[in-house]
Amino acid sequence: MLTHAAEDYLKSIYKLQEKVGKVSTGILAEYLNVKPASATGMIKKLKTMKLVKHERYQGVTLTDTGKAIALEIIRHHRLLELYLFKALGVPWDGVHEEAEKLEHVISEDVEARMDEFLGYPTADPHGAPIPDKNGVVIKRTSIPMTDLCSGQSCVVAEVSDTDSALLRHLGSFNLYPGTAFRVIEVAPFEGPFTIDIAGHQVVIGREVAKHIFVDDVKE
Amino acid sequence: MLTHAAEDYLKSIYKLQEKVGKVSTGILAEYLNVKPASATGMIKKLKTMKLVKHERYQGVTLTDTGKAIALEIIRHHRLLELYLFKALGVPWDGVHEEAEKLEHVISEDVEARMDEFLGYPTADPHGAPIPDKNGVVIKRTSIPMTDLCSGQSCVVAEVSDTDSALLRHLGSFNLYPGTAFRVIEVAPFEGPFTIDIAGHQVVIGREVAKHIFVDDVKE
DNA sequence: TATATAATTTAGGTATGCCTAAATTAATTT
DNA sequence: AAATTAATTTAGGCATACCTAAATTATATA
Repeated sequence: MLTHAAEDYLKSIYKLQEKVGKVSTGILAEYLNVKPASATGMIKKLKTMKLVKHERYQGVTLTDTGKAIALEIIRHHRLLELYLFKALGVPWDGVHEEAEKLEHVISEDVEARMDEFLGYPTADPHGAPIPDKNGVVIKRTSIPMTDLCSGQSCVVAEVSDTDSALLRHLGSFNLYPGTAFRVIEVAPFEGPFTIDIAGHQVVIGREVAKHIFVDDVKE
Repeated sequence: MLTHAAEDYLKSIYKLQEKVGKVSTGILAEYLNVKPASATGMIKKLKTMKLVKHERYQGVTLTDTGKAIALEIIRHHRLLELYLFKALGVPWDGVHEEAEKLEHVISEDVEARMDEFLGYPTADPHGAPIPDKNGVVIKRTSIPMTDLCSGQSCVVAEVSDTDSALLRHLGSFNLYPGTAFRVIEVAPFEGPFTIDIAGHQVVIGREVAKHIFVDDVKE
């Protein structure tokens, strides 16, 4: 069986692969709040287990086995987040941290029961897709909010789940996945967005907008 | 913060103190499936943290702080067992193992939410008392089933939770906490018990009976 | 009381996973 | 192309928590 640390590495490699493409030792270390030397060590270990491919100075890639494990952990994490949110009423800015600990110890049996309770959901409380039991992920087509122009209408698809202060902030505006809004104005020179949510006018800073992904609503 | 291993030691010391009085290094090691030398090492560590009192060759005792932590972990464990059983339908012979992993990572917040969901219960699915938030445990007055004589009526109060084959066996007879039965016959020479449960006649071996605790029903 | 047995502790070793500092390799600048 | 800078790896160390084997201390028996 894998250690918690090894599982975290696989999960992080998967996520970084999605986000930035090539995963260097340095990027990985930074993401995990660990020194590059420590990442090198774990990468070597994962390589002997045939969970990653790695050539010196060329970055890491997951093998099929490694990817399957990464997706399994991500599934644990996101199902747990949704379960904590829906079944126990944990506020959405707290579920990430909680799930981070539980994802390594939850059994497949308990997970299956939560999945059933939730009605086999496909997205967590932040809108991130939940891989199914076979590791199949539904691809999102969302665009970053920063790509929007004045007048465009859209629906929140996903928000970054790691910063709980940000989540509380978004929650106060009702900016949950599924919420529709329209861009009233985009201030020039990388300025903030003024948007309309259910008749209320709200200003969203550019830094915040970077963490919001939306589905464009045609006409 | 304490390591999982340290928490397990404190919990085990508390349970053994209840069951056998004095807790020797050897008894503790055996209970934790660890060699005595390893127990010595951890005891020393817990002593420097002022969580246990210990004199060489004289056994271990919990300090007030140590006892409070032990009760907190036990509370986590038993609330989790009941939650898994009631909210997710995990069979009672599986909840112990599951809770054993979760008890070290569950937050006070999530625990409080489970507690509320369950209506502030006082016993887990095996009948063991759940300490309250302040570490107060309701003392049981149950007697071992092996103390019963022919003709006595009683109600199951608690059964040992560690052996899942035993629990499946008891479950097949409906021998859950709260179930009433009457002793029809006690076979001589340490023989089995024949009992009546809701009109059905069932034979319970002596070894099994040792793991069942009952409340005597007067009259 | 002396000796044998049992319990406990010490000593030394393993593996994980982190660290810092130094060495190496790659990439960028001039 | 040479030199500087940045990224990565190696080397050596620390803490946890386990192990076995040997030494010590306590207890029971003759």
